[in-house]
Amino acid sequence: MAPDGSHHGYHHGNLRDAVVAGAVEAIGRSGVVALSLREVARAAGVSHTAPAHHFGDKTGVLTAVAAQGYSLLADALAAPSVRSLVDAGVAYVEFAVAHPAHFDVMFRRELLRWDDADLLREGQRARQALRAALADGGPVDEAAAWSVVHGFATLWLTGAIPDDGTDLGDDPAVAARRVLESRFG
Amino acid sequence: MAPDGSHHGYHHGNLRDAVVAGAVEAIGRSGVVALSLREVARAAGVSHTAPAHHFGDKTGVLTAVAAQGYSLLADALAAPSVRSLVDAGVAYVEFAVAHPAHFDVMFRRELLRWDDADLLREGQRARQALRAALADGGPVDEAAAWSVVHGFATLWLTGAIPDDGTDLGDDPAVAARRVLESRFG
DNA sequence: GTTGAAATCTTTGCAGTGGCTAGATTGCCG
DNA sequence: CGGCAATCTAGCCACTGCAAAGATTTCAAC
Repeated sequence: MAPDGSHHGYHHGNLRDAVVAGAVEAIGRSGVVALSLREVARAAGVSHTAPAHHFGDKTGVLTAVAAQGYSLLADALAAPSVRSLVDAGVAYVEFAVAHPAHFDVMFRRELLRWDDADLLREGQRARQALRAALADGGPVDEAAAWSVVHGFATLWLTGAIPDDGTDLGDDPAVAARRVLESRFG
Repeated sequence: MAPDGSHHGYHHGNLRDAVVAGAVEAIGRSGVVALSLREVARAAGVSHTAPAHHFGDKTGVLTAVAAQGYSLLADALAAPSVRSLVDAGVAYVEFAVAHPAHFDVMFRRELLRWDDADLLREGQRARQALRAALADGGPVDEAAAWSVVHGFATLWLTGAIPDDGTDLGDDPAVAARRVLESRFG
């Protein structure tokens, strides 16, 4: 890396972060299906094989994206402002809406490499944070709470919920809180 | 088409259904991301351009799959055995588990052509059936019920719910009924 | 410093893909 | 029987992911 922080020639210096960020951006723009490693490479200013070389293959890149997503989710759920089950649910929805590309990749198991150390670690961290925030009762309550927030986030992201005439406003966090309080308040 | 029902040469006879069925099979085996029209064409015994030619392009094929999915869902929700909100929720989950490829494509908006007549019609039919079955109260209750079943189905399909130690058994319909009755019984 | 090895990134080549254009084959209806 | 539209095919192009081999830089040992 040059003294001014730029990069040129060999040894990009921060190729890993650049590729992950580029992939997240591209996925957010056109979806996972249309993701092209060569396009990401062009945006990052590296050769077209650099991403696959660094992460093994395309699955490796998506695994890194998912691991970063689980890390962000774990942090969001463990924030001090989260003080109740409803708070945790709202935080879950807010995470999904703020990071749709991560959220999409995280739950597409066939695209990920689940023997990856980072993904396993961050995934478990998020799982524990979620369980700690949601588990008031038994496994049924936990499944119910997780299902509501996950389903609400998914339906909101696809545009299914706000578009069908149900008057829930345009703020997903507010709408999610209303929904959660109606059943878990 | 030959008298014995086989097909050869030009004029397959039922290319549309063959392609849709082949696409559903391929998606169920390897996911939407890995779907290849050429692979589907080979399985159907037609030329590699036949699917795209008949449906316009790849999006057209996926749109046909989604339309078929909404049709199946609408039928499932309108079945006479569905007599309560909980029944409808269980039917929703059963549909998702029985037709995972359809379910996946149906809610990936960026892969579909929403100006397609079939998709619009079947989509609205499913939406109305769902609303009729779920709407006991206001929009908040409807969003809550839909979110639970959709989230539960999604999490079950990705393997997130039965794998995390929550003892809900191995039958998604039974587990879904327990979850639904805990909040909507 | 010099040097050798390891880490990092690039170049090249290949099989596979989606979509476009033009062409071949068939059923149909007068 | 003849033409015509519908249906499917063939060939082509740009693009993709990946493997193998090469080029460049860093870095530690001496």
